[in-house]
Amino acid sequence: MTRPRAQTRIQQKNSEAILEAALEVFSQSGFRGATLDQIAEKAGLSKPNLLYYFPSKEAIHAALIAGLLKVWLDPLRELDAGGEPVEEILAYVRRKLQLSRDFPRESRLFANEILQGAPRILEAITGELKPLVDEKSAVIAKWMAEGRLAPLEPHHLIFSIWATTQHYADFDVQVRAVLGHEDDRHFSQAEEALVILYRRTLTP
Amino acid sequence: MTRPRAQTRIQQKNSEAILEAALEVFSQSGFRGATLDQIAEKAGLSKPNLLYYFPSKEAIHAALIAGLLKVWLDPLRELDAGGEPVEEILAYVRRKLQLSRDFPRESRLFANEILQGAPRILEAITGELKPLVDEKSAVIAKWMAEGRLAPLEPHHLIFSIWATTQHYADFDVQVRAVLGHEDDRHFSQAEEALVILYRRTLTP
DNA sequence: CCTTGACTTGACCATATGGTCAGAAATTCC
DNA sequence: GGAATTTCTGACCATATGGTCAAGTCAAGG
Repeated sequence: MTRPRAQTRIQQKNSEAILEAALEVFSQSGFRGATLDQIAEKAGLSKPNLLYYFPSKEAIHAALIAGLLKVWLDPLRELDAGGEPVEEILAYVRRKLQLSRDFPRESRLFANEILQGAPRILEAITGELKPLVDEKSAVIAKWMAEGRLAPLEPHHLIFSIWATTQHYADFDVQVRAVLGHEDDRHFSQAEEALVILYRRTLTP
Repeated sequence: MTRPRAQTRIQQKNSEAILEAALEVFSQSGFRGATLDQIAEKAGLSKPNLLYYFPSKEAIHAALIAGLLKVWLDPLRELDAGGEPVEEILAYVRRKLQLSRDFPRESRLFANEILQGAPRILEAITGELKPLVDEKSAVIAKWMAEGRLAPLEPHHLIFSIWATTQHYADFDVQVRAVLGHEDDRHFSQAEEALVILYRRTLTP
């Protein structure tokens, strides 16, 4: 009877190192493009040792995706039906942009997955994301019906928020190349622009 | 002296079939994820025969990318400094959305490339895209200075247009899953929503 | 110190993959 | 029809890759 004892410090440390390395590699190359050797090297472990902590490449990827979904949905969950409509939407935009700035690799991991047809997370999307979006869309539609927001199809409004904010993580290379920036200063410019854009669009 | 004679019908037909198949595969799996066997099968050719027409996997990808850039930049080129500002921008939005609807694979090929750090097209971006964006941004800034457009940092305006329109191609799976659509009807809804969004944002 | 169990690794395997090559089949040209 | 040229293919190769395994190392408890 090997009952699972609490994670040892070594387990904790190495699992973290693996997931950190895997995030780096998967987000840059996609699932098929990533190799265990790359991940192992970045994690500072041997390949067999990787496979001591995770049973397969799939499992590493699955662990990352699982941890990702919650973080990715939370900003929308926080949209408060009781708040002031325009400010609630703007706060959501800011939270999403924040994620792009602070967790660009997670954003790209997600983008890679969707781009490739979402084979590993389609059920999570229809099972979790869709209901949440429908719920919040109803809230937004109500605000619009009450005249507290200018009318705009709520689903497409949400899509546009996802698109404009995630763009700064997913297309980071392009954004930097076009702006000619090295640093992250464009994020505050982006926030300013997006806040103006959505305020004008949504103020009744 | 084998001087290159004009392409035969067979060459024409097979090269096209290969590029068509490669577009399908590269756009779905990225460069590293795609395999010559997949491309060969989709093109209805044997792998050695593929390599009779193109010297390497790289070359096939390069041929696709080269053909892509022009199509991708043209809609922005058409932005006319002599036109009516708001309508010019809206026409640009419509053209970009049109591309997402009609050439989603090309959009995803591009997205894959950028996501993975744009190793094969970064120079094209800084060499062609950036100057074009800077030029058109100047036009837009001028319109804003003249009071013919509401002010908004032009580069970020353009980013937002790219993001919102390409989203419908790149994140197609997610869009469909959230909306629950099978068909393409959401494209006309998207156009309506984006036109409203940018009209409100930009009308002085 | 020594046993126990967690941790680590070199060597290895089967398969996939990009690419080559000699020659066969088709096509074109005279 | 037959030579010349283009098109095509089976067999093959070197390397990369996900994964296994037996045996080793190491840390902690007794």
